[in-house]
Amino acid sequence: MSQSPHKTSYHHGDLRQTLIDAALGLIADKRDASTLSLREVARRVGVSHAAPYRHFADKDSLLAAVAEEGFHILNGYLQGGCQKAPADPLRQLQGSGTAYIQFAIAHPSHYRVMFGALQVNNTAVPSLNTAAQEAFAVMEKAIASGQTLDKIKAGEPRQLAWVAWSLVHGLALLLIDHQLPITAEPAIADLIEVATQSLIYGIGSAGEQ
Amino acid sequence: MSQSPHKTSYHHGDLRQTLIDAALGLIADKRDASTLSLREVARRVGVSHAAPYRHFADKDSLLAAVAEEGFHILNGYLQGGCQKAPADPLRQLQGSGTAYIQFAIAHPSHYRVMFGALQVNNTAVPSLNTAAQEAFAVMEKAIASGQTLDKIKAGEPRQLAWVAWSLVHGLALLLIDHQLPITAEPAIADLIEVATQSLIYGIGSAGEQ
DNA sequence: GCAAGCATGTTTACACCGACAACATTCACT
DNA sequence: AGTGAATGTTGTCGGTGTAAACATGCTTGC
Repeated sequence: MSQSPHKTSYHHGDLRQTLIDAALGLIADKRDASTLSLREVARRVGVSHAAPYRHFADKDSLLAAVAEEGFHILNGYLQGGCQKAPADPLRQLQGSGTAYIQFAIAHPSHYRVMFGALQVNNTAVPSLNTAAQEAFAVMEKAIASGQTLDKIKAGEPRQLAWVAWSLVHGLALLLIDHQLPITAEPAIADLIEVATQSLIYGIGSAGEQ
Repeated sequence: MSQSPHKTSYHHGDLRQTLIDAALGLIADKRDASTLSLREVARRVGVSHAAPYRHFADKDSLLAAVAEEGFHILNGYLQGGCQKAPADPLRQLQGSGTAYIQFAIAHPSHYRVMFGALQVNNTAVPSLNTAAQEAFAVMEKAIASGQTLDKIKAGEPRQLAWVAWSLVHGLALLLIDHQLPITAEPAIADLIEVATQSLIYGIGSAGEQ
């Protein structure tokens, strides 16, 4: 799958992206990013164990590329979740929260690399860092605009965004690690609904002391 | 530290616990549980690389012991956080949530092993599983008793407990992985306060639709 | 059109790791 | 005292990350 058109043996054509895809496939197979082996990735692609080093400085570098790809996909989800309700910032917040968790469920391998095992040092990879901050900014902006409409309680928007992030991050991890004893699709959707609903109640201006 | 009284060389005295402590120390040093090496643990303890296998079936088994120890400590925190406000279930919930995060901050190495990298297969280790469920039951009970007093909105208490767990779990992970750009102790305490406060507003019966 | 240089892939090598087996030492119990 | 069980050691094997030396094929200037 996703093989380059011409496989004239020696040169691969698009080894870099193929390695990223293979890494994702292997993480998905074993549901664990920490035991991923670079040699195994090379083996699956059908290339020598040192070939990846022509495209990535080391193993972490490959995983960083996976994480960056994940952040771009996540940004798409967040934008989509926001735009479902352009008028209401509370609904925007709920929509982006739901979209966040749906991304994690749809792309668990990406999510595990982004946050799960390796905790890729994002300060070391600038493009990764900006991609992550871009995702975070979506939530923060929804909160800030909700505050100007007096629909979200006062306070540092950054701080409230951290609270929102904590909730969706925690739920996403618990779900993709199968640490909650539910698997039925409707039950999961219901849980996400309750969680994001509780979030906008908890963050909303009604709860201001 | 925690060396056995008699160090007559060959037999160690209490190698099992010493290995657990050394593993925790190494994880704390490198802030990463996934790169922990069993041989490195043995080296730090001053014992041969195969000695740990007399006390643990494999590497995962050692980490499971670390996780189990962590759950027992966590239970102590949760009990303490609950008992600060025996009357008010909402305060109990907030107290246990705060205690949960404080545990993670005080014992990040334990927390990382419990939830972070390895996702120790708790179904494979029964004692680990019961210890985890015991911790979860504290939150669930506070929610259920809050519902009977009509202070927490209707719904499956288990589901609401998952929401609460998601929030504190997510915030705990973000904090110990230093993924939030705050380090000052008061700022952290304030964030925890806002988060748990938002939780009980979001879960509380006032937010019922 | 072709040779030089560069990008990309391979082979070989080394240190480290998890895990097992065979052996050594000490403890506990009779 | 002596014997078996518990505990620790040494040696080994296959697997891994990564670096160096080498091979191959693309590409670009003449």
